[in-house]
Amino acid sequence: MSPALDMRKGSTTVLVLTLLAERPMYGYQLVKELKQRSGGYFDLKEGTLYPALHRLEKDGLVRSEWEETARGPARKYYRLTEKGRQALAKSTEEWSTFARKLLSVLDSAS
Amino acid sequence: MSPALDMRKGSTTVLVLTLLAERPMYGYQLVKELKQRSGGYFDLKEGTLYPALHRLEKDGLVRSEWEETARGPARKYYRLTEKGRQALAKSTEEWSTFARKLLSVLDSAS
DNA sequence: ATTGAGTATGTAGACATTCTATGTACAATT
DNA sequence: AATTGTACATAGAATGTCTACATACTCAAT
Repeated sequence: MSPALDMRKGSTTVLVLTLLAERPMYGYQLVKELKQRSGGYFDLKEGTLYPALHRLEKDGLVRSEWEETARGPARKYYRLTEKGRQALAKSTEEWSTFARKLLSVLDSAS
Repeated sequence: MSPALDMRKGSTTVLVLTLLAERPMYGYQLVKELKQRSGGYFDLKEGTLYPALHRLEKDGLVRSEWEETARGPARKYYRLTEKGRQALAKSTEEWSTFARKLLSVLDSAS
């Protein structure tokens, strides 16, 4: 597996929670939003996103609600719970720490 | 799995290559060195490190050589190959890009 | 009318990496 | 004699991601 794929493991959760902290979104929207904001870099696949969302819901970090649309398929909106908000805060801090620690080792070997 | 564990996936390779770029080291030394440099943060397990080293050798990024010791078990020293040096450069750049992209999304949702 | 692209959610199976746990073996310390 | 430290190694389970597929509706072009 390429490093580029490897390193994204585990980032899905924090990315999704971050977007949902802004406002409720549905799955397909999360994919588009993430791709657009990262200039095409983050390109979540269905097989990654939907299991991740179900996992988050099962863990109580988000809750979902179906909404009918004027046309086209119905959308399942995901909304951050209080527990999810706390998890996001913790997760963001952990990623920040990880990034700093990683860079400190990478830099130490100039 | 906790985020803290998740996010380390994939970082093992670049960390090991980074240390080996400095000088040849043996497995047990890599564990100690990494732990010490990161203030205890990175704590590689044998079940993670040794398969990773074998993988790297199989891919031609490192090569190994046994060295006897005055006392205690022999050590298998790992040395970066030219291919490994190129892989490290690429990997470092990819991790840097990843970190920047991730932060850009996390920040966009202030 | 039919095809294809876009919207929208979802599952199944394969794969890679990590973890825990265990094993071997010798040296030094208590 | 038992424990801790050094040093390498593997087996099995858990997890997350990917590719590929499935369903179903809308709209535009042929």
